[in-house]
Amino acid sequence: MEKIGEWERMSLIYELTQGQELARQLVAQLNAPSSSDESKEILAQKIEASYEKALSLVNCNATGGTVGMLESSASRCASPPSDDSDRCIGEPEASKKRKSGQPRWTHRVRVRPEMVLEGSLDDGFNWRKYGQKDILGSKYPRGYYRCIHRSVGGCLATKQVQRSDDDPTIFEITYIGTHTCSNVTSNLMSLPAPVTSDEKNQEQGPSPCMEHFYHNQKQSSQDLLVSFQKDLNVENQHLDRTYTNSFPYISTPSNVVFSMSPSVIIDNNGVGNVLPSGFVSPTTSRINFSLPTLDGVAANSAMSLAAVGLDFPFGSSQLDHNFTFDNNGFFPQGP
DNA sequence: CTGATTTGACCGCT
DNA sequence: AGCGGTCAAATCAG
Repeated sequence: MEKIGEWERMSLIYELTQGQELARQLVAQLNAPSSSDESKEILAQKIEASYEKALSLVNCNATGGTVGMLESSASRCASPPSDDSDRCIGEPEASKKRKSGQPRWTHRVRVRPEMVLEGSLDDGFNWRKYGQKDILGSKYPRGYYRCIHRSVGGCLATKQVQRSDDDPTIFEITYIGTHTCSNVTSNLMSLPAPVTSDEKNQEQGPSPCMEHFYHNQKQSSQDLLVSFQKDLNVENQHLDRTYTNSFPYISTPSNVVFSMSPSVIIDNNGVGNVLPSGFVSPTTSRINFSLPTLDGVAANSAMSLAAVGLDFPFGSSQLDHNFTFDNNGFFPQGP
């Protein structure tokens, strides 16, 4: 769908305007000898993040995202609950069939060694590994994970984690299907619930890209993030390329950078039925956003990454506490 | 002992 | 026919 929806347009304008304002602030600081290098760099990072968001918005649309994506995914993926037999527990027909009709999108995740060791990388869901397979043409095996609530809540969300051949620190995580377990997960507040096509049409909500964008947007106003980015600022000096961004899912004690970097893959083969209950329309206040903590379920994903071939032969004391996490729209909010 | 992971085998799709 | 996704028994870990 080539037409940019109102959501996207407003967001784009907002983001570009914010980038412009930040640029002005940066210029002002550059002219003010009293300002610290640190604050300048923070501003620069914010500007970069702002443009990344804007670019991601454009990319969402360019890849068939947003409105059109919602529609296509609605017709193909999000059948009404009553008709959703393949999402039910013990449904034999769904057992070994490929989920060709499921919404599917890929994130590239740069993980740094200590994040695996510390267990700080997580997307907020509880995953259980159910398989691993060597993939033709890939150096590293692909790990298969399903939502831990599959048996209890009938949640059929799965993800595949594969280490990149080119850059071993990058993992490509493909999410398949949406979580239907929001009401059975005690530690997750606003999980995206399955949305029928009708619901989507009524809500006019964002695509996953948009949803994540607004998550970023909401969080970007948080003071906590500012201080958080200060930490990042220091650590970025040790990194060749780490994108900082306003990301709502911050594991508070550790210095984790979640980002929507330009390298993000938005493999939206019909994505879009993710509509978190915590989503706030741009026409409404951008508050009501809570910072999650990922600690409760972090170890699971850490092991997930370790299981797909990430071996770090050095101690945590030598590790740099930073990594980037490219994400678009699948993450829930924590408690 | 219980729950999670591993791994070989099976099955569907291309 | 080959590949990818899933199952399920075996194994491991807490």
